Amino acid sequence: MESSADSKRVTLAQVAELAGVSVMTASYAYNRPERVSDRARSKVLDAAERLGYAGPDPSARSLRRGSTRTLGVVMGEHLSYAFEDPEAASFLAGIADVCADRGYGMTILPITGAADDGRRVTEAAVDGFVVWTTSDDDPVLSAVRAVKRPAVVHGGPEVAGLGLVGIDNRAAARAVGALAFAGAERPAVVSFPLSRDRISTITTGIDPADVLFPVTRERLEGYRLAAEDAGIAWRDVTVAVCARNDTAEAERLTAALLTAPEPPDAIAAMSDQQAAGVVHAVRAAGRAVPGDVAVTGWDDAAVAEQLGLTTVAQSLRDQGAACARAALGETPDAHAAEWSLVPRTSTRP
Amino acid sequence: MESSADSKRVTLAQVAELAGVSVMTASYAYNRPERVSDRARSKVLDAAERLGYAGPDPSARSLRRGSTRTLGVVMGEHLSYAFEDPEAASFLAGIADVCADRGYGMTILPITGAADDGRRVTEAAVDGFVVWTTSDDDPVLSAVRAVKRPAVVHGGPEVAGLGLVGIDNRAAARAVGALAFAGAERPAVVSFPLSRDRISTITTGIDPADVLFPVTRERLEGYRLAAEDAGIAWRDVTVAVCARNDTAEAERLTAALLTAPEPPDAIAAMSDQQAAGVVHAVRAAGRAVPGDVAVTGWDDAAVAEQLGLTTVAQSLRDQGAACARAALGETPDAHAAEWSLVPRTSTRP
DNA sequence: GCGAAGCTGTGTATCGTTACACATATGTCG
DNA sequence: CGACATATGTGTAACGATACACAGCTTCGC
Repeated sequence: MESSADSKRVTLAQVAELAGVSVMTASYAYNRPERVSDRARSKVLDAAERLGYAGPDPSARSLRRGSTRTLGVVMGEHLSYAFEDPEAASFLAGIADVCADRGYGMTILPITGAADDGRRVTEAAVDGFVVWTTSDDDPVLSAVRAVKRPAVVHGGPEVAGLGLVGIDNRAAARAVGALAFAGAERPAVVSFPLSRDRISTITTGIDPADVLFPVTRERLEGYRLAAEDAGIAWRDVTVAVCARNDTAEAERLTAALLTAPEPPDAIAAMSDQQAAGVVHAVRAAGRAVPGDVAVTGWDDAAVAEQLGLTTVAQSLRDQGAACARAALGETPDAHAAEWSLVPRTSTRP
Repeated sequence: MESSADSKRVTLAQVAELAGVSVMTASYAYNRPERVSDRARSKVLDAAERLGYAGPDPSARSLRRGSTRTLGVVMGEHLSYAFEDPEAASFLAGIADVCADRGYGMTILPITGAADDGRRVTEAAVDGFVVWTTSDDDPVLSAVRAVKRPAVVHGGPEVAGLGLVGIDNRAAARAVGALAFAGAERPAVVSFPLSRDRISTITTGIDPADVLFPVTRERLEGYRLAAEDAGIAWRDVTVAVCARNDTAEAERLTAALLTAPEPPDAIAAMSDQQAAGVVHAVRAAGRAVPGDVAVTGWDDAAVAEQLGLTTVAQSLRDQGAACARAALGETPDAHAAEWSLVPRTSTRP
């Protein structure tokens, strides 16, 4: 109890002194126990106990070792919604699995869309980054590239020097779109936001190439191909853009779509959450799925099975894990993930 | 381009040298731009650009500054489920809000239930901790206390030296239990796990005091009081223990409850997810809510409104934020959060 | 015209730890 | 019994950055 009164941080040197050994012996007692005798180790541990030493300081250790044993995760301006979006949550869970297994921490970076986001990336004490799908022009991407640490982007965009993990969204959209639009005359699409301002609108004639979010862009392109495959001109396809990936928002916009003089008879959404909103709106309007309106979702979430949604299955959890492994340098940093079509009862046979 | 070829980390000293200024001027250029002349700052920034300097090293900075500007979050053995539990997700979102606002990072610690969890806490480069509800005997708690940094526990247990944020679970359970059990003859409870082994069972006569998870314990105590208030002996109340906070699990156990010779006519759950499972099971058994079985949930999640669940409203998001503020030392570290009763149609009027 | 006050720039010490190389003691083997 | 491997302990020098205190120079009021 002697010198434990001063509230300043206790250092390894003080522990070593009290234990009557050198600093290195004390350090080894923590980091390579087999390197010191049992007797010395217990002297050190006793002294540490007496002084209330909390163990080697993590910052000092990281500095000296050159590694923080922590992975950074960038969720885009999304941050506070990230935890509410089930797909994002699965993705995070996949990263968490890998980090937990390797003993790595997982730092979620406080990105808010403000100007100092770049600083937040630069200042993060992490060994590598995983970036959740964002827009082509997201300034955070250049910040991530600038720090020159291993980094992997999920979904896109593709950035020179950074890894990329994701599925072939265009091919998957074309495939699920084929089921959605089969036999339809007036297909529609319920889409994620097209630009960073994230506004909800209903339009036609969008050029997918103009869309800044690569995942959304590729899916729109796939839906366009699917429409054309079904003999329908893309300019005749209505696109309802949802500000958020959200059941309520999709329901609201679908209700609006259905009031049109020639309402859609097939709606391809970009997530199962959205598709659930679409189904609710269709039914609320007194129409049947798929009789009056065929509906497709994306992700094969729990709600898809409940509602019998035809959807695209992909494991965001596996993809999160793949991103983490790549950002840790364990695997190559480019990775095409698997997807598959899950036909259910929300589309016509 | 001269010396940028070597792949070793570029240091501030090298930047300063190339810029022809002192190291401190270079440091100020990054940290206190107003402290140096524009000319000097741009010389430094140019030199940094040329050398590919990624900015001051975060570990070195943390060491020198004595602060990491990062908050640690401990989710218990829960980790990989944490992101799938909507309540936990709201809580995390609340922490994220505060961290983002303050420019703090948020490190999720890789706790797995294994023996080295304590080390993970000790080695985390964070300024403070927020601990998500855990059991009285969770060894992580002593590790958190041992590091002597500000820490707040959400829900419980109460640990000397650590802050505590949460609602009065016992009072809330007694209140919502009163609605659930009003006029009932054979009430039942659908509960969270009672011990760390997390097994699903159906039993009676549990002594709430034996339960290791404080939140679960207090809610059970509240339900017991509610049952006794309604003139029913606690030993007659069946308790279905769910291994996980999960709709499917609650549905499965409720289905089992309903096959009993004298099935329950009122079921109080511990979350809206569970209550949703209860409602599904009741309806699947061809019985009515609340006519045949009254049901209550907890948390006032979106599903509660959809199903008309009587529930306890609390904002996990606000509580997460409160924990973060306390762990950052901005507010006192004990905090009784608000809750309120939300009567809906799943209980008898 | 002169002291006070502000603006910029600089050296040095230090944050707490671990890598490395070396010193000493102990054990092993022909 | 000498040589050589194996265990254990130690001192010193980084790791990369920032706090602090001070020095030179400009500006300003009176």
